[in-house]
Amino acid sequence: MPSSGKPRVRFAPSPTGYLHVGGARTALFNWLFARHEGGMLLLRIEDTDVERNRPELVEGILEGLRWLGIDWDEGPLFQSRRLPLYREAAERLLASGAAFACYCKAAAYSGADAPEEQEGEGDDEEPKVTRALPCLCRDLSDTERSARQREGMPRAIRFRVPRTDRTGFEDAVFGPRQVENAEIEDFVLLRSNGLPTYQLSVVVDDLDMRITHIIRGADHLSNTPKQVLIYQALGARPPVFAHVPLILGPDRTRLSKRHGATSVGSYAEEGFLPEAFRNFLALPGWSPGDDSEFLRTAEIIQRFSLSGVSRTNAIFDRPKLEWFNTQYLQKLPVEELLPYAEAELKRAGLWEGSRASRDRAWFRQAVDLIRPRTRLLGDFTDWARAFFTDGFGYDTEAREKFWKQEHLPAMLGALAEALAALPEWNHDACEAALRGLAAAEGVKAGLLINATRVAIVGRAVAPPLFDTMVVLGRERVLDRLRRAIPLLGNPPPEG
RNA sequence: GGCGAUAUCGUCUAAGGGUUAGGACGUGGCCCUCUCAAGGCCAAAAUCCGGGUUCGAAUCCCGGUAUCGCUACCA
Repeated sequence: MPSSGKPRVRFAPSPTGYLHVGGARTALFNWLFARHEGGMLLLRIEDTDVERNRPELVEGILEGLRWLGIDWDEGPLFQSRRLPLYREAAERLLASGAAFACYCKAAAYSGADAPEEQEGEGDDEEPKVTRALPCLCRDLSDTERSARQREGMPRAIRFRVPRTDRTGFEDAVFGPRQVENAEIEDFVLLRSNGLPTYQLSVVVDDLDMRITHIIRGADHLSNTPKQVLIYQALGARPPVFAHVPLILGPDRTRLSKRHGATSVGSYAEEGFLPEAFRNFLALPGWSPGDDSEFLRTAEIIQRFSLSGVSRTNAIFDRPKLEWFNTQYLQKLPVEELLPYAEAELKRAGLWEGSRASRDRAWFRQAVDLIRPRTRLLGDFTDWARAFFTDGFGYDTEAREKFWKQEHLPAMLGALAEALAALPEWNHDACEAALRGLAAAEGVKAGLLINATRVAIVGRAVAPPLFDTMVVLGRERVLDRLRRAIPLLGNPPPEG
């Protein structure tokens, strides 16, 4: 089969939950590989498990991918709409003798830590057989088989795994792998309800979609020999496998709801920047080979390679994610940040009618001033609220800490006058006015500065005062000073 | 239980026979300072254990242990 030489990879989530961190990382690696190589990324929805499948979750997964900036070139393709393909493949394997019909009762899975054996306690109530015993249907004679078929017994199709030899493949991350065929059970290809199992559908689709590299979680490593067996039985050459290590929770167990936020959607809501999240997500399990960590997406794409993928599971490191976010919040060109800040303000209802919405240059200036101390996007509407609206309150702790001095009302009144009289409104003029007043009153400038800050933005946590004054503008500063004076020294209202 | 993979500071990782085992997050301290951040400097912090090969092992080999994965008519 002639190939164009350009790799084709796929991300194949099953809609049994939201897009979680692990899946997102797998998707990201596929995407990075495809973009690095100039190849194609396909999106395939593996929805063959009617029991657990929830179609309404598909849109959420796509949304998560879009938020992450992971775009795909083909799909989404749904396995549930390709059922005849799998049946046909199963029939073909049956006909060639590579598979056999199995009439056994389907054994329900009893959970990962179901008791394996009983302790010989003497109770011989129906022993739970959880171990897959070798299936006798494998050796059914033709007459036995047709008898069962005549009876209309439900039938599954199992792969006839060779009893001898070994099956091997080369993993781009884990290296050469060999497994004794005797260790592999006669696994099911087609369930008695006619739906394919993962092992079958994944091979049929990867073949049909001409996938060249299968990049997926290392939890699939152990099952890969089964798939190699299917490829061989179908007369096909397996693609390149590249298994990537798993991301675990802080307790070293697989990441799950138990660990709090694990869906990428929750990180979007929390106010993480997609690119920061991407940068963070690229690093566990992959390294560019040197010490660089702050890597913009274009650079990650340029440097990504399967040879940089590690073989050890990594623990999800939330503090580092936050660090990445603060880095992006600070280092990105302001212009890139504006759309995010705007969306945030809209979300908080602070955008309409605001100066930010009318005056782009001012908005840029404000965002640039605020961003060094933002950690999440929500900070633009949280502590920085006063930059975008007059409707803000005064932080209780800030009042208690900085509004204690009894002469403050008089001094701030005097400050307002001095500021009003300034011929020009700029950083140095404001500073000179305030420091001059402090000197005249015989108080430390810091006292006035901190009190003024609380008065004009309601918070102790804010950018440097004189920069803040410039951005707010004289009118607002004076209004807010005058508004705050009556409140000074009064205890903050309870509740 | 069986089979497999993996093992470097608390976390993510670099070093792939010779380095004072490097960087980053986090932690502590100092500087800057107008609050809070950011930034700068400094510090504590690791080669899972035991054998072997070698002049020399984090690195190669063997054993143990731990962790994770698979062992489903889940994916």
